[in-house]
This record gives sequence, C-alpha cells and structure tokens, in this order.
Amino acid sequence: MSSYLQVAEDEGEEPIELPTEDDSTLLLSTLAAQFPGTCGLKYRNPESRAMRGVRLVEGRLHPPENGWGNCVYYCVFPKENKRKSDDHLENSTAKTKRMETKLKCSDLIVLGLPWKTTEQQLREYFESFGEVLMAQVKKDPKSGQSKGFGFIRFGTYESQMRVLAQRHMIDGRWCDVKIPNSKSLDAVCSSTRGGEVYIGGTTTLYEPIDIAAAYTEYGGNQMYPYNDLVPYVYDPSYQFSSPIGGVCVAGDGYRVNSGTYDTTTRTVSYSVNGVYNKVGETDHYRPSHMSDMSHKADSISGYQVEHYMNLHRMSLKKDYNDVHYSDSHRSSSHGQFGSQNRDKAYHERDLDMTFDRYDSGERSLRFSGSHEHYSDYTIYDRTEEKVSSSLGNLHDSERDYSKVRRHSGSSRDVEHHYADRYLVKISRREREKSHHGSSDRSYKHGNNIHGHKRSRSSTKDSNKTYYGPDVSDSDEMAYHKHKSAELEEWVQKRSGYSRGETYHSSASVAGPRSIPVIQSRY
DNA sequence: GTTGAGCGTT
Repeated sequence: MSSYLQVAEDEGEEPIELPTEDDSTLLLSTLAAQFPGTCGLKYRNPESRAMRGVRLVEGRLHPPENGWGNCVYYCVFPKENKRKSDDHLENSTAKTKRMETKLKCSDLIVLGLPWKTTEQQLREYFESFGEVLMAQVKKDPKSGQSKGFGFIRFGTYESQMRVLAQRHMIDGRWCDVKIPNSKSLDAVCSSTRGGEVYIGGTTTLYEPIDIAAAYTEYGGNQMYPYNDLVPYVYDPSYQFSSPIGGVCVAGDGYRVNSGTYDTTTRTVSYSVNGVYNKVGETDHYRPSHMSDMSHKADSISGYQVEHYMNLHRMSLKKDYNDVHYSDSHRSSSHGQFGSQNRDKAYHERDLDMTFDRYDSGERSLRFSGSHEHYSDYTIYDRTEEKVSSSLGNLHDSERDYSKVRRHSGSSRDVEHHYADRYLVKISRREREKSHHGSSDRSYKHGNNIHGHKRSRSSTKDSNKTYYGPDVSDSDEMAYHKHKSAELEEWVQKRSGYSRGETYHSSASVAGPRSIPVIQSRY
C-alpha cells in the first residue's frame, strides 16, 4: 500500500503530497506530473544542514536509508533552466564539449504527432524540457505530409530522462517519446558499458583520438568521452583478415554517437571519414577469427581491456595457408570464376587480383580484407581475361560494376589497396567531383588514382616493407606513419607484444604495409 | 480534404 511524500518546488514553497509505490520508491514520472521539468529530488540533512540528493535509478527515486521520514523534499531542476546568461553558450567550446560529453543523449522518437504539427512546433514544445539540439518531423517526401512521428535530440541527458518519463500532449494529441528501435550507437555503447563492442569494416580506426576527430568532423556527429574506445587487435599487416578491430567500451573515454542500429544483427553501421563501419555487441557480432576463448585481459587506467593478439596471429596463419592453397591452383581456375568456383575466386582475388575501375580506370585497387564485402557474382570475360564483378552487400543502386583483372605477379609485388565497397563509394563521389572540373585529384586519398601502374614504394623502414600507394611522401602518409608508430607503442605497452613481431612470426605473409588513409571530405 | 500504435533520404 502506498503512502505519501511531501514535495515542494523549493524551500519556502507549499508542498504537494505525492504517492509512493509499493516498494516505497517514488516514480520520477509521478514527480514530473506535478512538477514538470524536475529531474531529481533533494532534502536538507538535519545534521549537516546541507542538501542531500535522493538516489534516482531508472526513473525511481529511492528513499534515504531510514525511509522517507517526515521531511519535505525539494525538486531539483536542471541547471540549464536557470539561464544565468546567454553568453555562456558562445565561449569555451572545449569546456562545453567536455560537459556535454558526460551525457549520453540519443535521438528520441516522438510517436503520435498530429499530422499538422511542424518541426518548429515540435521544437518549441520540447524546449521547455531543455535545450533541443534537433527536432524533425518525418514527412512524405512527395506530399510533404507528416507521417505522424518525428525525432528529437536533447542537449542533456537530464532533459532526455524527463521527457522519456512522461507522455506528452502536443497540439491536442497524446504523444509517446521513446528511444528509437534504430537507436544510435551510443545507446549500444551505453548498454554494453564495461563490455566490449567490435568495430569492423575499416582500415583507419586505430586510435581513439582519430576516431574522435573523425566523428566530430563528419556528419555533425558528436563524440562523447564516456566510454573508452580502445582499439586493439586490428593489425594492418594482416592483409587477409577482415579489417575488423575490436574496441573496448569501458570507463571514461570516447564514445561515438551516430549510425544506424540493425535490430536483427544487433550491429550499428556508421561512418568515419566516409568509410562505413559496423559495431556490434560482443555476443552478437564477433568476428570469426576472434574466438572468445583464451583471450588475454589486462587493464588500462583501471579499465578492463581484453585483447586477442595471439588469436589473431593464429588466424592469420591459417588464412594464409588457405590462400596459398588457392594460389597453387591458380592456373587451373583460370577463367573459371563461375559460382562453382566462388570460394576459389575469393582467394584468387585476395591474392593477386587487381581491381580496376570499370569506367574511368582511375584507380588500381586491390582486393583484400573481408570477403563479405564483394562478389555477389562475377563474370569472366575470356577475350579480355577480365572479370566483371559487382561488389557485394550493396543495394542495387550502389553497385559498382568493375573489372577484376588477374595479376601475374606475386601478391607482394602489387600495391594493396582496400577495394571494398566503401572505398568505391567514395571514389564515385570523387569522380563526380572531378567531372565537375575540380582540379584536386586528391592524392591524399591514398590511392593511385591514375590507374594501372603498380607502384610499390620502397622499403622505408629497417624491418618493414610498405606496399603502399605512391603517396608515401605525402603529409598524410607521414602522419599516418606517425600514428602507426604510436599505435605500435601503445599495443606493445598493453600486451608486451609488437606488431613487428607479428609480421616476423608469421613469416612469409606479406609484411606490414601502410594503409591508405582515406580522407575524402564531403 | 483521408489515416494512427508508426522507427529516421544522412
């Protein structure tokens, strides 16, 4: 049976009695029904005379140790509502960012909007709960008619909490606000806090700072230093692996906030530098070469970190053998890239196919990386000894038909570009750009855009051979090398294990190479 | 000019 609790807006105000629940907690929604905009509760501790906060867990306010007692509780309102001065908004972006980063807002879906409600009205309604960063009403693109739902995003988690805790009367209709099913990445990260998620499909994500920069720079997405995205495992020298790295989500650090959550695979697709990536919760998206057994654990700044260095190395060796097998059958599979030889074709391409732009020949690209990225089907042209191939896993509209040509040399003699769907997508944009007269041919993209010439940059390092594009002298490449060295150091410190050793221990596999840094900006 | 338990052109 419920009892009542005295709550006032502030000291000196008249209290209202609010019913508590059977477990003697007070629902935040109950509180908010009487005091819209409240985000918490406090009371004055009779001993210290200081204000004490009331524990709030998942929308429930929990009584102090000795019960609610007879004292009057006071509402707590978000600081942003006090509006000391507006010029705070302008200055100290760094500090502001740091503040924001503690919060874990996600886009919220507003369901049941009246057909007539505009984005402006939506925004105005929710601004009473706090700063509204985004308000959208989803409309039919042709008619412009509202679909009756929209999305909002708040600047603070407190606002988000309060809005989620109640129903909303907007323009005469009751509307629900929920976390959308297609939730953003941060929702995944926060739900897996202290655990890990995997990042896949990228060649460039080594390092938290880079990720942060990429996210803040591209697409207006924000980074939240909330969880620590610790890159591990992804070994750029491992050309046959799927370019999948792991990240840990633990403690305070960086958190990305963007992407589309796929409810069936429980992964999130998002993009960095225009490269699409995937993140999934550990149990649902684990690259096959990262068994969850026998991993090592250590800690960084007290955060638990798991990594799979040794496993990774093992799988590298295994894959290399596979490729070798295929390689030895190269002549017999020549010209037979039909479906019956699909697997073989994969390996062929992994090993020694040069992938050319079908239309412009701008790039000489090389298949490497994840098999899943391509080859829905291939057509071998006997006269030209070329294979027309569509890149897999794409929507039809995104398919990029290309030709794959056999390359006679050893795989180590050709440049290794990642020729996955994402890169192709970027190149298409570049092509459009260049067709519009841009003189910037973007060497910074780290690819040999002038097509077929195979360039292997010379050995730049005492124990590394770079099979990189012809941009090894560029600033980007220098920067990239610098970053790679930093990562190396980081990895070594973490695990007492260096990537250089990875290479040597796996002998004849192509050595570490510089990965093109994709810096397409659009 | 209609509808209502819906999930987002990035």
